[in-house]
Amino acid sequence: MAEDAAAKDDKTPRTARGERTRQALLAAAAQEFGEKGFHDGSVSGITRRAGCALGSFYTYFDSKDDIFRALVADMSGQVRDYVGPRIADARDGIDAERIGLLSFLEFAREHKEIYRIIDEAEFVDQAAYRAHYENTASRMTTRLTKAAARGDIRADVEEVHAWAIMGMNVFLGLRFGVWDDSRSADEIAAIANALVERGIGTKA
Amino acid sequence: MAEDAAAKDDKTPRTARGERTRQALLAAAAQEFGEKGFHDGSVSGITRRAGCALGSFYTYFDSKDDIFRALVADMSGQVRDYVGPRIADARDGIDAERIGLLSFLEFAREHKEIYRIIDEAEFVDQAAYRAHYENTASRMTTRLTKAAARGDIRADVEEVHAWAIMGMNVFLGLRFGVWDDSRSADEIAAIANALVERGIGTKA
DNA sequence: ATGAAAGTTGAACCAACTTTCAACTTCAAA
DNA sequence: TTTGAAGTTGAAAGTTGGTTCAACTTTCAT
Repeated sequence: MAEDAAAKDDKTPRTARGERTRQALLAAAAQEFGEKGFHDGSVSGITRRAGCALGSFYTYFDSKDDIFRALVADMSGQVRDYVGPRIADARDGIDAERIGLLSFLEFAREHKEIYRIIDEAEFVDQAAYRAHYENTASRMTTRLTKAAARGDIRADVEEVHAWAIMGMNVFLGLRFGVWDDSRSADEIAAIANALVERGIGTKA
Repeated sequence: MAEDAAAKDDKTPRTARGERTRQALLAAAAQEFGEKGFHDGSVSGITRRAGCALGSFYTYFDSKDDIFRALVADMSGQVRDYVGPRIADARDGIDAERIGLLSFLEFAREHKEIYRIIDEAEFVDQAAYRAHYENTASRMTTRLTKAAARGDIRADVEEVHAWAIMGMNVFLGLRFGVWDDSRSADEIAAIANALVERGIGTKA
């Protein structure tokens, strides 16, 4: 007895068809919540977009909250996986942050729904919301600290700088990524990076 | 005829008693929405806190949305009125931004509900949400431009810098004001301001 | 003092959603 | 070909909470 509590009513798809439906639901949910937000979005709106019946939704997700949680985790991971590799081939610690913002801007322009989803997590799933930003900030702090060790950046960098830069990035992404993408992402990233560079850079 | 459409069913209190009830409702709404968010907060929760009957709510507000809108405008104004005067007695343009952040941190610590209210406006009343940040950014841009004219700040400051600094402030307020206020506000403001100073300052 | 306007009350109405369920279909292994 | 587990379906049950309304009380100018 005492099968995993999780296994009791496991919603994992067992077949390819099931997996397809689950993915369709997830994609539809990103659209639905991105357009209408969590509360105005409806499960029936999701299944309509996904092209399946209302009941099928509950084959794969326990509730509306459940799919939203899955979505937040998914989007959070997508950003990380998009930005992470690009940062890798930066010239130095400062350049890494420029590329970080640049690629985040690109991502936001491609996935304008990301703000509505992550931001609404503040109300639907606080824990996921905090986790997203705390993870992002902590990755940045690590990056900055290593860069400081290499001498790219002032020695006293810490968490506060990471939150400051992350906040910058988030707001620039909203203003110049989602709301209005008429200016080049490179330009925005360059301006912000200049601010960062002369702030925490060692040279000059 | 054609009385002001607004006058048709004017909800403005005519007596002192009415004004008192309206204020009680507004204060109660700040509490209710601050604690539970817009959707989980209820009109009956508001009237319970305000100590009046459900029906009285509709004497002063058209709907749940309506009082929320009033609240966003109110909070937005409160921040402006708290921060504005303090900035006035800054030594220079850079110091003004330090004081801006410092006083915003203080305000956030006193009114932790502000984030839940302003942030949820993104979903309840987009226009008010954008207005809040666009107004804040535009005030900052004006301030920076004037400081640049005085030579306190690099001549090429523009909107992008304002959004960057505002984003910084908002995230630092969330992390070091609302979520955890164990570090001194002065310290946080000083660290962030050092980042700003060497970024856009003219001296050094 | 008095009556009309302003304010108060809370039960009841109602629309909108989430979630359930029992019948039905698909698919692949035996 | 058979079998049953996995997946699908959509009507309907159940819940929640915003909004209305008609009776009642308070206020205040005359």
